[in-house]
Amino acid sequence: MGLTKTEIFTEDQNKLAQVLKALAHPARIAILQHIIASNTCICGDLVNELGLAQATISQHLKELKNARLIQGTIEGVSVCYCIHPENWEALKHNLNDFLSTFKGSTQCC
Amino acid sequence: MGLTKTEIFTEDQNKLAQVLKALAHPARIAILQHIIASNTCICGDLVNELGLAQATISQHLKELKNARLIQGTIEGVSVCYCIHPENWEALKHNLNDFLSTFKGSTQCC
DNA sequence: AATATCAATCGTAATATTGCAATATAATAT
DNA sequence: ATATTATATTGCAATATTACGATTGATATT
Repeated sequence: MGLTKTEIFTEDQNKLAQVLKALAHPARIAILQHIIASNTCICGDLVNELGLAQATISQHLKELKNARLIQGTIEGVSVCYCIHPENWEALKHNLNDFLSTFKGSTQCC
Repeated sequence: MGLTKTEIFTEDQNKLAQVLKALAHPARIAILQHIIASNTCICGDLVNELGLAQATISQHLKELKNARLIQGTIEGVSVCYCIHPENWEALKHNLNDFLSTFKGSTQCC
């Protein structure tokens, strides 16, 4: 198979998993950190910073865009990326809600 | 290729990506939610709850164990799973630190 | 107009993931 | 001892992901 059975899970579970999948790669974490660190939009110097080919970076950026974690606007010949503020906040809250449902009080196992 | 170039990233980036990968599947999110909801340890009623085969659940549990998000102890004939409290807290803090480095103030793009 | 530059896309190879049936293993019960 | 129950492992097929060279498309620059 190799195909996730999305139909047996809730929409929330599927959505959270999808965003986390976009985050779950060191290159994409590095890209996001880089975008955040240079607090203005970052144009495509990512290829120089990370040790990956231009095609690969472009692909990772696409996935981050699909997950709506970043947005890009064309700036002349290059493209300008930045965090999607609303969706970033939403993820932060969703994740915190999920992780906070566990109250580590009861001793078990 | 198909092989992540871990050597060009920091250890923190690789580790965070790895834990997120373990979280990034709806079945594993559902499993974690189920373990958390029944605040005692949960034994293998997961197979009945989710609509996945026993082998598949077992595999997902293994990945969550590898990521050290859960721990299991043998309880007679069955196994008892629960959240790994320290690592869960650690993930919560790591993720929050990462997500909070973005201060959504400056308008861009 | 010709050329340079930047980023997206296509095509491809290598590897990873997902899911399950079948089988194996381990502990208890009879 | 043997059967039963619960979980793990193996092996496999289908699909997804990662990475990159080559190409394409779009905008500047000359």
